Amino acid sequence: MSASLDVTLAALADPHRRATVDLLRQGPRRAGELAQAAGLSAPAMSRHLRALRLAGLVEETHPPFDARVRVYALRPGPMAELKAWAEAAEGLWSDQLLALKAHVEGGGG
Amino acid sequence: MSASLDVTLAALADPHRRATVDLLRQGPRRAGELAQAAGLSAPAMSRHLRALRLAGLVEETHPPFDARVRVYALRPGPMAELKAWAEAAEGLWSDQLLALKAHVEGGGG
DNA sequence: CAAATAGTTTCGATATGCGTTAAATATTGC
DNA sequence: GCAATATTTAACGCATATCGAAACTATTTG
Repeated sequence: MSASLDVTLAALADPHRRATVDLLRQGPRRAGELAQAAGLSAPAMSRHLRALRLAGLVEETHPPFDARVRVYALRPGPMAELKAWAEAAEGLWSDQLLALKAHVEGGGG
Repeated sequence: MSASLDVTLAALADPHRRATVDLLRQGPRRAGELAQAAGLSAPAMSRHLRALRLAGLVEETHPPFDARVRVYALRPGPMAELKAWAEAAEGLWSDQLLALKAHVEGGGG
């Protein structure tokens, strides 16, 4: 039972946050760029980015040429865990079908 | 932009639903069994199962020996899509690092 | 130091989700 | 037909998330 997976999924559950993650796949972006690209106000995007950061999905860096700017980039960890979780389900489907057959015919247990 | 992915993620965002999916990995179960195993009341589990079903993550079957019982089993489609989505992020991390470097040093765009 | 810029945090309002209790539906068994 | 079983649906209250607007922090620029 992975608590961090719950955090990851909760963070990705919001469509705007998932869209933001998709945007970040093309490369790191500034907060303002993300807000504009996602059609969100700056505060809204800021809150979403915070949620993603708390979930460990993105990280924030300050570019050296302007410390006001915040650049966000994806972090691999949580996504890898999510992938592994989703992956683990695969390869079980054939077993599932057999088990379903047995369960339905046998009466469960 | 995959709307179905949003539905999948929203469905999996709830800890109880994710736990239910984890339970179903071991094989199909009756609604009552799932409720008991997850420590939820029957109505609560019923609504979670509905959410999972609407997301296409589980399917419902009636065993022939008792039509009152509903057996739930995992469905592969949405999970596969989720896996593919999470997978697509991987293999981009090295590029991400390069892009971050370029972005930070170059001034962005 | 004042003005402008980038972004975040707070505040108030609305909306959505979850759980429990009670009622309803469908089905089984006597 | 009537009581019991398996599960869902409905109604209510509570907690939480989200948004926009306004205020705030930090930093750059003149």
